[in-house]
Amino acid sequence: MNAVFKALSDPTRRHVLELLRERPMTAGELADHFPVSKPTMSTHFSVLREANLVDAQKVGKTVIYRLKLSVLEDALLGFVGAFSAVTRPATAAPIKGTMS
Amino acid sequence: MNAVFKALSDPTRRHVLELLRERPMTAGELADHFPVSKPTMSTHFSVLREANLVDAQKVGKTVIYRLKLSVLEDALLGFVGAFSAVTRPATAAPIKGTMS
DNA sequence: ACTTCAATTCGACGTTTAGCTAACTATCAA
DNA sequence: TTGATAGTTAGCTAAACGTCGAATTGAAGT
Repeated sequence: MNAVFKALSDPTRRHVLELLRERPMTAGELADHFPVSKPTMSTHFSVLREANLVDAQKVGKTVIYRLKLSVLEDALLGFVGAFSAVTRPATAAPIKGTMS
Repeated sequence: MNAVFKALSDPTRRHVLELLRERPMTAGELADHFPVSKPTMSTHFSVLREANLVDAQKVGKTVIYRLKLSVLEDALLGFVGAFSAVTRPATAAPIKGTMS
């Protein structure tokens, strides 16, 4: 879970997730939205992969990235949900024991 | 909002917020929960203050920290809420409509 | 005034991170 | 097989971060 928050601490990576919210996209397609080099984007992708926030599928010579929404939700809602009960929509977020 | 995610990217700071969820605490009281020096904790506090996640009130020679829950909620729910509509209870008092 | 206590600020140090270019791997088409 | 294209890896630099001990500020207590 630490990895999720670490991944979310960068604006570029959060923006990538927002783009992926609409539809899966290839690495290059994503990279075109940002004013940084492709290698830089590639390391951002790897951070997102290690946080398990996205799924990478290689198709031909491209890589398709998909958002893993449940992981995002579990982390953020699980965290904020522990603070205010207002926030939990009943079906989700079992209150987890510890986190550190 | 970037400041909020930056602040949340450190486990110590997240833990501070969790302690503050129960009740307001002084800086020293909070610091006693962690195996790091007081100056280190002080910088963590200042990051949380700048993210507007806590409020600091000086009382005598101590400083009382309080969680600002609404800021936490606005940032995290606002973000994750943009991804899945499931997650949004419309910010404040839903007057009539039973959510369904 | 002096001392003590709570907390922050100040330098300094080592680590991590975002960024780059260049080089590499892998896939597909001529 | 050669060339082009998509993406990642390698090696580097500069900035940011977390941590510390020492010094500093501010508010009692003596």
